[in-house]
Amino acid sequence: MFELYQLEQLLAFAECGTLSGAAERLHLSQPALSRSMQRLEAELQVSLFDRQKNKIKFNENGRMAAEYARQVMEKCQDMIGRVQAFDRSQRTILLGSCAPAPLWEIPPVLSDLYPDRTISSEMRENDVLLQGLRDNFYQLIILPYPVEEPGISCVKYGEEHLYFSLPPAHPLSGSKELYMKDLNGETMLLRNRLGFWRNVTDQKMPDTRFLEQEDVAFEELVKFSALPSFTTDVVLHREGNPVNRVNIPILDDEANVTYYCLYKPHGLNDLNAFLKTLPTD
Amino acid sequence: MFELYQLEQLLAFAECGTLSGAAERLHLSQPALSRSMQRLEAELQVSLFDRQKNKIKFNENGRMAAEYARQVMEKCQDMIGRVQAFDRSQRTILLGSCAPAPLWEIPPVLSDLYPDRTISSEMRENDVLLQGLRDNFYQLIILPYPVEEPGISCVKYGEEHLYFSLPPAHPLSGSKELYMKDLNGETMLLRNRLGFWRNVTDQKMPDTRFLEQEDVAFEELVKFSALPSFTTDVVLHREGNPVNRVNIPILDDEANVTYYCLYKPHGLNDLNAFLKTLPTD
DNA sequence: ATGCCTTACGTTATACGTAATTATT
DNA sequence: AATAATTACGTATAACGTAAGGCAT
Repeated sequence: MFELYQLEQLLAFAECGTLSGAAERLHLSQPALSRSMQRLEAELQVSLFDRQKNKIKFNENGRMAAEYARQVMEKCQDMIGRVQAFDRSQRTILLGSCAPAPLWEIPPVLSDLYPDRTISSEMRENDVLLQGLRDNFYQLIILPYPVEEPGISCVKYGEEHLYFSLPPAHPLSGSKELYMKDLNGETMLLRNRLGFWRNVTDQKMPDTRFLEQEDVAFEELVKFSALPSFTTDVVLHREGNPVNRVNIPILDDEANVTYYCLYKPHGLNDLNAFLKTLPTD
Repeated sequence: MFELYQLEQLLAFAECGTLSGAAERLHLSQPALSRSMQRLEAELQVSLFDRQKNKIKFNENGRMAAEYARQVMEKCQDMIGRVQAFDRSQRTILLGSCAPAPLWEIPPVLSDLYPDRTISSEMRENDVLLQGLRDNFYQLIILPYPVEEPGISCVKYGEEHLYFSLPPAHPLSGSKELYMKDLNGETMLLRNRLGFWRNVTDQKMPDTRFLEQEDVAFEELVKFSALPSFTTDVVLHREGNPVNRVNIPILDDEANVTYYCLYKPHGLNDLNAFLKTLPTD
């Protein structure tokens, strides 16, 4: 049987058109390549080149062989990529989430439960997350809605409820509850990296001017500006109630989400220890 | 990059389950195989085996890698087969036929028309012929029925009609025409290597005892025995009418065939010169 | 004990580089 | 002359075999 290095050499020749050029690209001497191709021909029992005294080019067999060589090399590269990805997925847990809150809570739990694994996490669009789970890129994703799909399990993770965070001087600060449209058109402060929440605000409050801020700047501005902003029950529980702010529940359905935890039950990762930590309702 | 011999070794281990067994199958020493697999793991940067002190078996990575290795090797074998077939098809014409008669007539014509090519021919089952044509193993095949298939052309080649060849003393020797069932149950002489005709006789005359004979012996026996046998118009035209025999046409549809010539019009062989020699109806 | 895997070490096979040769532009 | 391919010959890399050691059944 021929060897892969010979197929690589064949492909180098296919691209260069001369043995000397291909040899240079391969960091190989010209005679070595010449002999290697002769061996390949002998191995295949087929001539691959038209040879004149100081000229060499593919014949039809050679062109065909090069095309197959390309496919074989591609398959080998695919093999390397997939086996390595598979190996990684066995020793790491990659968490994808549609929103920031789960990323505050889940990675510490996972690190605790799976101390011998690397825990990584990132925020992405819902559809990217779902496809990534299908492809075994993620081992665990959090979506703001349930998904029924063969091979994928879906359990409730938790809830998050959006509030307006208003300065006491705001005309609506005395409200018991509000709809998002009630503040549409005003200028609001917004954390950046809000995940899917950003889609909700854009959709329900299209006329609002959002001033996006980094986390630290956001907290400072909330403290010292009179601009309305958002908060959630999870944020309030985590960071406490900021001074000089009134938190008013938002009634829109989109502002009150249930997160779902999606994973492949037949994946190699045993996520049961983590799943047991979830609420059972 | 790893090499193909390592994938072969991986597959041998996959089948044997032990390094020593695989090494023996590969005609290789056990330590050599052990190191080779270590190199493969290092190359892939992934562990493929669970190792205990004197036990080794695949881990999940290994099983996956073996599956990909199988696919790669398969693709390489496919490459070899196709390149060799392509090479052959450029310098030879391989004719496959369902019956002997076309093999008497066609090869001389091809040799005449294509003096610089090697003409080979063989007789095979209909389905083998058709698959071989699809795979570019054959450049030209003869079947006893037409085939409509994309990429394959089909033109009428000729006809052949089966006769009973009876000794004058046979009770049915005065018949004008017969059906195959009329002689079912008797003992008959048969040439061997009849191709698809053998299927016809077995199917239509299941109770007949056929004494298969080599060509030479067959002709002798026809001359000197009183056993009925078969002949065809092509045979009669080729060999003349044997003495002391009466030839009676057989009326069954299966006994009167039209041969069709199948080939790939886009193949590299220019078979037009041959096709022009065929009848135009 | 016997079987199986690994490590160590010396050997061999084979792919490689250098040099020489020939032919083409 | 310069470029390109092949052949010849010596070299070096790397896979191999043998030997030795450890562990399990």
